[in-house]
Amino acid sequence: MQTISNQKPSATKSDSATPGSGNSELLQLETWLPYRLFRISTRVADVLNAFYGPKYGFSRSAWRTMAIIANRPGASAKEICQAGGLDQFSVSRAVKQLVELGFARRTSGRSDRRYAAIELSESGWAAFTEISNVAKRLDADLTSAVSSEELALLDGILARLDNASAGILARGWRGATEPVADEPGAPAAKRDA
Amino acid sequence: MQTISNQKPSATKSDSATPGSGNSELLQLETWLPYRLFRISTRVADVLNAFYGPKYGFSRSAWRTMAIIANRPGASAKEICQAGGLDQFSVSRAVKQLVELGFARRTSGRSDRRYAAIELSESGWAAFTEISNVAKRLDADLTSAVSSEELALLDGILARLDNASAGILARGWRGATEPVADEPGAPAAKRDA
DNA sequence: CTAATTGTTTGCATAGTGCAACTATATGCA
DNA sequence: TGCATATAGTTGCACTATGCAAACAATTAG
Repeated sequence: MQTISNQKPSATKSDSATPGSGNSELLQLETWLPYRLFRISTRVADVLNAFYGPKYGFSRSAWRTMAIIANRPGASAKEICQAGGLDQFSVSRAVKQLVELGFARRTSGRSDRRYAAIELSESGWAAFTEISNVAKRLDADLTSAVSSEELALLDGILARLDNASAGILARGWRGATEPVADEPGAPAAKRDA
Repeated sequence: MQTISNQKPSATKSDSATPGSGNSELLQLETWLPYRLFRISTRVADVLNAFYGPKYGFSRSAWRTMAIIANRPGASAKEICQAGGLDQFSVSRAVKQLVELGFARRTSGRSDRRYAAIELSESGWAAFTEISNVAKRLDADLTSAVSSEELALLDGILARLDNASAGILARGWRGATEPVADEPGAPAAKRDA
């Protein structure tokens, strides 16, 4: 590999501006926590997608949807949205895809017929089981890098980070650092350090 | 909110297949580590995107590219690819976007004129600084949910998970659980528990 | 009965992605 | 020198994904 440049910002040639502006340290993407989490998760998700994508022909949204309805058979589209962090359009299209491929079906035989009530078919369960096994193996592969004590620690830390991230999302980029009302679905966690 | 269904899989009505197939436990998306990491990271990234997107008019790839060249002024497109986990097309288009918006420039005055040598302009540094500050605040917001000891622990754990995920990516979904040769750019880490 | 509300779908415009083909530069070698 | 080959980067094109408005269907309120 041929390294072209490895200058520090301060060594930038004069017509390129320097950070300056009262900014003590440059942000480094590689050490920014959300980016680190992103890298790990997308690598694994990409590998899983490389399995189910070609084999079953559905999208990431469809896989997420499938995984959600596997745990909540008969869920409505709205419930899937909430559980999976997907918007209603994605869910609608994902369900459509799964139904067309024969992995899911809609049964609207309830009192309120606005709701969809989606569940997996035989082949849907088969596909889910197979993808799950790969997912579990990847997870085991990933977590084999850390001890079980660390994993337990990580579990607690992630629960709180998840909670904090929900707060950040709710407040938006303007948001001051204020506690936010409990979000539904997230495990209760104290922000106390 | 009107809850329609909350059945457990085992209570599924009879024409819907049950997991069965020698599968001891259903995979739960919410507890699958890569998904948990994904949720946290995308929430924060979405919020940051909601800041720089409308304000500066560039994409996520462009922001990543900007952050990378801020730390490596004069980097070539190829270096940006490697550092940011982006493919060459994304980088090419991201750089184009940044140049068109006046945030970066290409200077190919080196010995090897195939390389691009990209750096931020004055306004590029200004934008980067401003976005960085928001990013740092979000990070601080996020990490305020855990103690500094836990954060240090997390740092080490993530370093190893990052390493493991690189191995998973390299091996693909077929990959057995074998150690993989050192990847460039990742901090050295032992897989020992 | 009508209006408002809720759950879901769909069409359309836009944005992002992957791939092949292309330009330009550099290198190896006869 | 001349020509094949390799490398860096760009661009066109097809395809996929996403966001939004609008439509549609079922329910509830007045």
